[in-house]
Amino acid sequence: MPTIYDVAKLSGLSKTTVSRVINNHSYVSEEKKNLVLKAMKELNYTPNPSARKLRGQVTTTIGVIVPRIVNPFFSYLVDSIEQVAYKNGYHVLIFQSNEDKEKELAFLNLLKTKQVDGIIMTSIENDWSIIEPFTESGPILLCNEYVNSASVPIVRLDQYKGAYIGVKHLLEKGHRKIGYCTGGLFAEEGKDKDRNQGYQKALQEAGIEPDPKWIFVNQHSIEDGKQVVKKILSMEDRPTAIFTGSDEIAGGMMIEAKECGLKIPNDLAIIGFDDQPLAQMLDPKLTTIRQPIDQMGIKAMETLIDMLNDSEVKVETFELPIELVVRSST
Amino acid sequence: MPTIYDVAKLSGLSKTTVSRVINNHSYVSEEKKNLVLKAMKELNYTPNPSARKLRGQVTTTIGVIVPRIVNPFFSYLVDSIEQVAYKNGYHVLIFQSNEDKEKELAFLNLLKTKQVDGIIMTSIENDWSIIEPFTESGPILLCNEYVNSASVPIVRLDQYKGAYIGVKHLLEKGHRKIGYCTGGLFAEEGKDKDRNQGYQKALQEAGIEPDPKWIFVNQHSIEDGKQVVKKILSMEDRPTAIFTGSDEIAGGMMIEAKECGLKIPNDLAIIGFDDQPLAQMLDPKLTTIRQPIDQMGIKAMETLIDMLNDSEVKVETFELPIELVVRSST
DNA sequence: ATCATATATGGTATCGATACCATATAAACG
DNA sequence: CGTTTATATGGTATCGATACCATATATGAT
Repeated sequence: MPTIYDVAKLSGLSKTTVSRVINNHSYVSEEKKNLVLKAMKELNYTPNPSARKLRGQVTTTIGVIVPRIVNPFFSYLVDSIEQVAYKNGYHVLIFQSNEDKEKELAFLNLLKTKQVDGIIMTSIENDWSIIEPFTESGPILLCNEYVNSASVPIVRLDQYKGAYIGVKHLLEKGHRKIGYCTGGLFAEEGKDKDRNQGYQKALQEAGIEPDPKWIFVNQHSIEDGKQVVKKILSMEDRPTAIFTGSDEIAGGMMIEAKECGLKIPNDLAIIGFDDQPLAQMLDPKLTTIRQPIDQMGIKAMETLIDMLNDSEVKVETFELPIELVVRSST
Repeated sequence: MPTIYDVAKLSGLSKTTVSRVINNHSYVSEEKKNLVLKAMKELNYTPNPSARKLRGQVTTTIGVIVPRIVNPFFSYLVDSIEQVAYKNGYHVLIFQSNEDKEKELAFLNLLKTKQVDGIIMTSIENDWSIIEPFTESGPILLCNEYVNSASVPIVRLDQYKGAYIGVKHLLEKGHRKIGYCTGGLFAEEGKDKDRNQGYQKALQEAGIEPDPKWIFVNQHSIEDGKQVVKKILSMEDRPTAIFTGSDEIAGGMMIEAKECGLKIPNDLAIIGFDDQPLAQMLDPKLTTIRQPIDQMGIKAMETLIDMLNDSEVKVETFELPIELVVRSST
């Protein structure tokens, strides 16, 4: 592995000059510059990132923390972040927190040790008070998930509205018994809390009191969706429609519902959340809340780059539009 | 950010002794060891990985190259690799090559510069002759995709068998006109080549000559699947069954087929490949070839760890079982 | 008691790159 | 034409950690 010294020797110049060429500094003659470039090419030289990082340089690497990459929502989000990053010369390190506090902290530590220039968090496991100190080591940005107490830029969607328009749609379809599948009902703040409020608000406006027995907490997977349908079927008094927290839960519900001979949407109307590719492959096609994942990723990465270039980016919250996509499951 | 020097100062010992404690070297008294540990804790000290890497230490980081993380096949594969890695104290860096030769090389360069200890490649863009030199810088392992000329361990599935049993199944169902959607038909070697041979072999055994007009090359996405159905519908002489290269193509075909009033499997039988969660959510549920993604990821990471610990791992190919999952689309 | 060996600790060079200071030449100005 | 200013290049300390050598003490063997 050639080093900067080898390049210097081959080109007959000093390490310093070579370094200048690498970093595009001023005051290097065309002639010498070409000599250096030629030598670099000949040796197939790449600067050692560890050495650069150690020296306190930018790493041109940013980290993205996701709970689970197998969740399509997050893989799409990462993808769009990565596209923007690559265009701007940044590498992306993807971390799975697996919803583990320790793992999350391990990753944040990379910021402290200058392994990454900045971090985009798409989920938050630890209390903000624990995460906050890391912002001293480099920019952190929240994307998708958020906390009110956070003192960093946030790129997010209007989750309140998402739930509100979804439930509203069900009400307009004539439903009065509307169930709800959510990730966390008792969240103090953030995504789930806002969704819960949207759900409740829509019902309240229609003069309906949410029925606790139709509210299912901690639902995430396809399997969870199946279980929910089983629970519903075992009830005397059943909901006629369900608003869910993701297309996957909705998909799981559909499988089980059809298995049990329920007709969708007649016996049970279902709304998803995300508008993943899956949504149009289900039968009937899934009515869902479209989250502009791409835009969110793009905005997040662009903002992070701004933060890296100019440390004086305003701490603000960017809220992107969210919309209802009506298909055949409602 | 505290350094090893700060720890040394606080504990009243030398950097050397602190380093010994960090790396669990022999010849450190319990007493001093505790002093150091206490100081490390007090300062919330983490060794700087850049400095360690620069010094030529192990990085306890491995890289995984995937073509696209939004492809569920790869996100599941990465997930299982990551689980094993984390259990063994390794970090995983995920790279998207986006099927770009340059990007792939950029990532392989991280091996040369000792940013990662080893690399798992789940796809290959460049010629092996170009990749081969990188093996001198650290272990590389192929997982999923493969080339015959490769001189490294390979963890793969019997793709030939996968296609063979799929087509065989269609033949048993009485189909004689069997189409084929593949990624790359003209592949010199590797996954697609083997699948193609499996397809042809099954047909040949049944005395059927593959019909070129029913073979669709370069198919990958849901959208591709839709297009294939459109093409089929425009034909005078149509296939009655299609073997596809992924559940997504199959899903896309189903959407369009239903859209056009085709009944599945009666008017058109479809087989997927992968057995993703999606497969059971389609209606009718998708008959598909199950790839043991988890096992493949686990085996790959375990083997890579062996290579890292003991440089004398045999260069061999691990072939994992693949099976047909019959559902309702055939 | 003497010398070899095991245990315990510290000092310094080094990994590869860049920042900063020093210096040399060329151009610009009054 | 002398002096300032822009351009061009090199030398050396430094980032944080570890390897290696040196040294000091404790332990054991003869």
